Amino acid sequence: MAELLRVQGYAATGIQQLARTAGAPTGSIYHHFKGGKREVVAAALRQTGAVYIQLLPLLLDQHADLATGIEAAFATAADDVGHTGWANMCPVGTVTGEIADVEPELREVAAGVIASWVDEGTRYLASRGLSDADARAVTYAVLSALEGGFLLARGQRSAEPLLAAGRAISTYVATLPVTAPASAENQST
Amino acid sequence: MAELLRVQGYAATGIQQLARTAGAPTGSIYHHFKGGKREVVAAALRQTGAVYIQLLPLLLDQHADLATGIEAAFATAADDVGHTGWANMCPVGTVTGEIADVEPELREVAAGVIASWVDEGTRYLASRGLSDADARAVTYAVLSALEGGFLLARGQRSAEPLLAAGRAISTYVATLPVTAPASAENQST
DNA sequence: GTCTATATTGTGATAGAC
DNA sequence: GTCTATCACAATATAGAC
Repeated sequence: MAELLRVQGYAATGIQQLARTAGAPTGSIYHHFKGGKREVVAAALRQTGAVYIQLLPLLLDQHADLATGIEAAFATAADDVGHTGWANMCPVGTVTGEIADVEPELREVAAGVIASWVDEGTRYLASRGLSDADARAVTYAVLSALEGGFLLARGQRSAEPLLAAGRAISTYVATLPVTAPASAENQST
Repeated sequence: MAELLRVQGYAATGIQQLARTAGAPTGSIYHHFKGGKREVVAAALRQTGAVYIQLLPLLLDQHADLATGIEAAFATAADDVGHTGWANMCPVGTVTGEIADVEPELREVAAGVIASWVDEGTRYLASRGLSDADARAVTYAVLSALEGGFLLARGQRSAEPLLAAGRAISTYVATLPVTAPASAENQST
């Protein structure tokens, strides 16, 4: 479901299409998800949230310098978007834009997922030496630039927006003070 | 139509709802827009593109320093989003996310609108003293952060993402070299 | 050109046989 | 619990009277 959602969005993805893709009849879906389409989408969003949250340390731990790590992460995202035919990378972003003012329950689910990303990102960046306030601001800036970059990249069929956004955020992060030395590899202490 | 699109998105906005809102019957719409819903949406996107492109100099000319001007523009956008009950501010962003992989013709229209924004933004920022390459990169970064900030702000019902994104881009711009003195008010030369 | 009524298709959701 | 057939409704789009 998350696969379909991130490419087609909420309204364009039907339960019957999901059933065909998954090889299960529509009745079974309604048996397991009594809330119907909304509940299926909510589950997909929550699952995506839990998966994507693990990417953060995976991408950034390998770079001693936070700023270069962030720019590299955006470059990786840009590569992925290009190699998958400019399909969206984040169902949460696609769905949020579509339903934020129309489906209150789903909006709350999406908000919860994003809030968990913000919390986790803030914690991680603080462990890399940023102040708590800076860590939270950077997390929001990264998520904004990333989701917006995905949007523009899909529309323009170009990696340029994501690369430009990555360089901007990276340069911003490089100006922030860090408490630990820049070469710190032990962000767990 | 642009009004409805930016709040509800493409799929959730029906031609009959547009007819009710506009006070005109559905038949008239199909008489003037023979391409149906797609053509109406395309016209709305193009019109929005032409209107929003005028906001750029309006917002930034009043600040002698480019970086503070950009941060102020994001703050203004954040205020607007909050005062309108977290409705989206940009139909182009909402629609692009929804149809980029599903409606090729509309995707091209949206891409054209965004491309015109990039061209105009690049020209303007170059006239404010940035190199051509920097001007283009900053324009893409601003648009990415702005669209992503709108998305997160709507989802979280908070101005925080937009403000954080604005500060990030502003700080980035402040690090770039400018050819003219920072207090230049004549960006037309 | 403007508007009404309708054709047609596809949707989410359900009832009920296995 | 799994699957088939179907209901009820809303969507886009059109035909045709004024």
